[in-house]
Amino acid sequence: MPVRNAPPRSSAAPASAALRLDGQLCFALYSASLTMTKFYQPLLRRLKLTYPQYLVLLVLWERDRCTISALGNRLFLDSGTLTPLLKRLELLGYVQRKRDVGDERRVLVTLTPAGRRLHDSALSVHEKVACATQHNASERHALTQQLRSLRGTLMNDLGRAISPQESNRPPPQKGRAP
Amino acid sequence: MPVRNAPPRSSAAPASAALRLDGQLCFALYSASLTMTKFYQPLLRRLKLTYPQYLVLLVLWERDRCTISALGNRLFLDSGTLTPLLKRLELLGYVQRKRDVGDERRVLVTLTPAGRRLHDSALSVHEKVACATQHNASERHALTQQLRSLRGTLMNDLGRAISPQESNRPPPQKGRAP
DNA sequence: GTAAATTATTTTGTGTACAATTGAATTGTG
DNA sequence: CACAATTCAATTGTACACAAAATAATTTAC
Repeated sequence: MPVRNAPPRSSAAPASAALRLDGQLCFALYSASLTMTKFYQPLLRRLKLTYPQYLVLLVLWERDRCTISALGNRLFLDSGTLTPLLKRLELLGYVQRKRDVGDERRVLVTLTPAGRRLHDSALSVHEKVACATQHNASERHALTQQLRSLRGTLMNDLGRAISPQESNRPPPQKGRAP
Repeated sequence: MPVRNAPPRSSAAPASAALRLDGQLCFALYSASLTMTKFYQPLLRRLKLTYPQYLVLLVLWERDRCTISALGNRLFLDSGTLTPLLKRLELLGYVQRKRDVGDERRVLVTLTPAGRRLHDSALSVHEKVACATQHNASERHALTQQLRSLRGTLMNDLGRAISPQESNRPPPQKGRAP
């Protein structure tokens, strides 16, 4: 018996209240995120950047010379996403990719002078977006923290919440098996 | 003069505080949304659904027999996204697509019995996610409303915030030109 | 010291997202 | 009624996003 108080539904069935689209946190999140990306798009177009490329540059402006997996850890993206994205950023002349001489498995990503110069333009993009949200700094900060906390909670549960009988694959193991 | 109080930066430049990744609302939104989608993925896998396909079904469970543009208005997705997605949902046997006999431009999307039957499984997926967020109903509702409000604000500004000298294209016109 | 396990990246394949274009059907206007 | 403008969906092309497999380099075990 999955749900107690589902109202009886006719064949022209209205959904149960729990599944109403406009009440769903997941959809509010999803649609707000896509809208935010769409908002950035025309502002980043002049810099020839996509929104995920802009995020990579945010990381590099904080700490230049990252490996691809370091970028992935910071951005929660995997190498299958980053590898082609970084090739395009390199083609644009904003970063350089070079194998680490000390460990040939790694690829070091470094800003070019052109990539560094984008930083100031990015500041004005950021200001336009911050202004458009019509939040003051503390509202913005509070919402940011709530989202970071939600992300952390979900991430913690990611292997845990899926019980073995519901998944055909073993849950991702971080530690070694004994 | 884009920003007054940017600290002086050396060539091994740390980014200005305003651009720090972890303080950015946009990134908190983006990464939380991707994490949410990843959380749904193993739960939806048993129903053979992707997350955006699940959203389409949420709409249809509320109101069956939608046109593609009606789905797009509800989900903020365009026909270029929905057309192939709906073809896959039809191939799975969850919906039927049929030209409207009264207006041959429209395509009516209807749930099949199999699509209707997914509703109850979706309820249990929803409960697992709601539980995993570790929010009570009012926290979840408050965050949902904040995100809906942010989405609305950004959407309102989407044509407006881009002044003519910053964009090469005319802003999207809703109303007719005089 | 080498085989096995691990780590880092790339590749392949599927499925979104969306801009821009196309094409077909309908509506509005004179 | 004609025909321009609009609407709706599909198509094309680019760029994510990620699972899974492949590849290559390094580390661990023995």
